[in-house]
Amino acid sequence: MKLNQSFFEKDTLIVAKELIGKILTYKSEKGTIKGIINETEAYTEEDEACHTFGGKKTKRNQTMFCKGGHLYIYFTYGMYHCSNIVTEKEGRGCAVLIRSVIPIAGIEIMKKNRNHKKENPKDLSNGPAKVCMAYGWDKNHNGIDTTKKDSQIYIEDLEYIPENITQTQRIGISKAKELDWRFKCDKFNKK
DNA sequence: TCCGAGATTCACT
DNA sequence: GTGAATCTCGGAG
Repeated sequence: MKLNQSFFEKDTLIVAKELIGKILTYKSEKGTIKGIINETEAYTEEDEACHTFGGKKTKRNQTMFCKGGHLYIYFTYGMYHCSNIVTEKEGRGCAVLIRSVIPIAGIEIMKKNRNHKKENPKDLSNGPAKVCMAYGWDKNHNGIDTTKKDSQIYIEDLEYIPENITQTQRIGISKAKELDWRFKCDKFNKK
């Protein structure tokens, strides 16, 4: 089942937690890529580490102010992209960062996108920049509405049940590190 | 196996 | 001009 807009319009922390175990799907020209989301991070306007801290709107972060369910891809460290799903209502600059997915379909495409540097599926997409590389996303995919009927990118619920979600501090940032807004799960049970 | 440094482009100040 | 929600590789232990 494809997730609709109302799923993403809830509180960012709730969405971040509920996204664990959902399937990130991309119907590319090369084929369909699917992965179980197993690590996320929440970012809100009130969060100092967030691009939209204080509700400031810029050219870069304008996608985060869109309606829930939009894809926000941003460029960082001169070489990498990270992917987020916009949450809450239009005008609120909140999003959930996809930190990691477990590949379940289109693994060959993902390997190709990663230049066959890693052959182990577990290493294909276990990091925010790696997820973008494996899916072949860049800033051209920024602002896509994943809840649209004919969207090539969407999130669906294939009823993978997370066994134990752990909530920890975020990493890779310099501000507001003390917030336990990172959700992770290593084991899933198929319903 | 672990840790430190380099890579390298964009947006904001 | 500066620093960023990161990854990878190479060298040391």
